[in-house]
Amino acid sequence: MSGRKAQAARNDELIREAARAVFTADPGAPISAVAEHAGVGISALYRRYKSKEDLLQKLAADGMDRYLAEVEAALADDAAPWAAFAGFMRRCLDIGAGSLTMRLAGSFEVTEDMSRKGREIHAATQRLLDRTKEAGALRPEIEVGDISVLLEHLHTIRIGDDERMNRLQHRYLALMLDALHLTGAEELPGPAPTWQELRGRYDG
Amino acid sequence: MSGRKAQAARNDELIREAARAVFTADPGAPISAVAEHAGVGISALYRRYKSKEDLLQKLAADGMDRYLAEVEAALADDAAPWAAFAGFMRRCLDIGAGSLTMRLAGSFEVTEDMSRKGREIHAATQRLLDRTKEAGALRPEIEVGDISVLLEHLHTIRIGDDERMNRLQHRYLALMLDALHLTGAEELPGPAPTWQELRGRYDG
DNA sequence: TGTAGAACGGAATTCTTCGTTCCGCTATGA
DNA sequence: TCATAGCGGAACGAAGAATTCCGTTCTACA
Repeated sequence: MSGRKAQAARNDELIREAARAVFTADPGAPISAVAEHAGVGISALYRRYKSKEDLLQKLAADGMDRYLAEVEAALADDAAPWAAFAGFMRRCLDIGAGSLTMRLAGSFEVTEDMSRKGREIHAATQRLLDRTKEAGALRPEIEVGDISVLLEHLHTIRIGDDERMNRLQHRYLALMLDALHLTGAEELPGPAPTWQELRGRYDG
Repeated sequence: MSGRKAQAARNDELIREAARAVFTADPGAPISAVAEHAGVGISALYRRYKSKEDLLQKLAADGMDRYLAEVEAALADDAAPWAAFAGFMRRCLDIGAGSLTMRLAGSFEVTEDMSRKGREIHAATQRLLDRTKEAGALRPEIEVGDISVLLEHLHTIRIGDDERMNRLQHRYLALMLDALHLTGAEELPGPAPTWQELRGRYDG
């Protein structure tokens, strides 16, 4: 497996990876930054995606798939509810799932397919939360919208190089997990964000 | 108190307030957004500030003053360490203190005066944390850098209108406070962000 | 070995956005 | 009545970004 075909296949991956990294860091980044980060020229990008919007759409759809896969993996692990949930959150942090789509909101047209996937994601996450709550391991007031918001904002922590950044994100996730695990604590102020509120940002 | 002078004085305040809100929401916002949010024209802005950089500098300096005032108020309240600390965090959230300066980092030249204030802020926050830890009310691993990062990121939660946003920010602050108050919990991963790391972002 | 063409790097082009300036207009207060 | 401070917003120019274009390189196959 070598030659131009292999190089191209490798570039496919390189570009997707770079796009994920760059747009997670800065949703408004120029497309040239993606090319640079991937170590390729701009035309390598335009050969694969019709436009920036096209790239963002595919990236967002991909992010939703990754996230859904994680939720389902967590649901499949029915031994220790809390451990499964905590592991799910940590994995989401590492693979950048659960935030990209949201942060990109507004910069591309939402397809019917994505709306459908969004509903699936919501339902699956709901199941995961319910199960964890039933095991008495999660604050009952926590809702799906909370998870979105938390993941999204953990991803916005950007200090130092990639490795340092990841460690810091895990530091604050650990803090949040401690708080989420506290079932006997005082009630939280304000209702959780609703599905409408989160989706509202797509249309704005 | 009416007439042109009064109108101008009112605009002074309107513009400062709008600038704070707009740049807290988006540090890269155009200056026209500030004018619009304040309900004034662009020239009302340029009559008061020489340039965008000038406005940002004054805003950042003002933000540092507000923050320092809050820390000192918390230190002055020496009855209940934890309540003082929690109240301090909540007030910072409401007045937008502790994050603006950081988020604006890199978009203007840092004056010697600001550096000095930065050191004061660090020292005062350190005292507040130490005191709260000594009372056994705060995780010992929490450092000044953590507070900066937490406040900064709580401010980036932007959903719904201003009032709704504020409630949600308080919801997640409450969660974080529960975690910070947990003195017996497992150790956090990764060291806290250092002063250098945070300041590093000024130099770009 | 010669050659068609896929894949690419990056300069050139075009479009957008933003900071700043400029030009009347209005209301105040002498 | 008039000079003018204060203002709204269009106009201008620079910076930056998306997209296109062209010359080059490398592969595969004759």
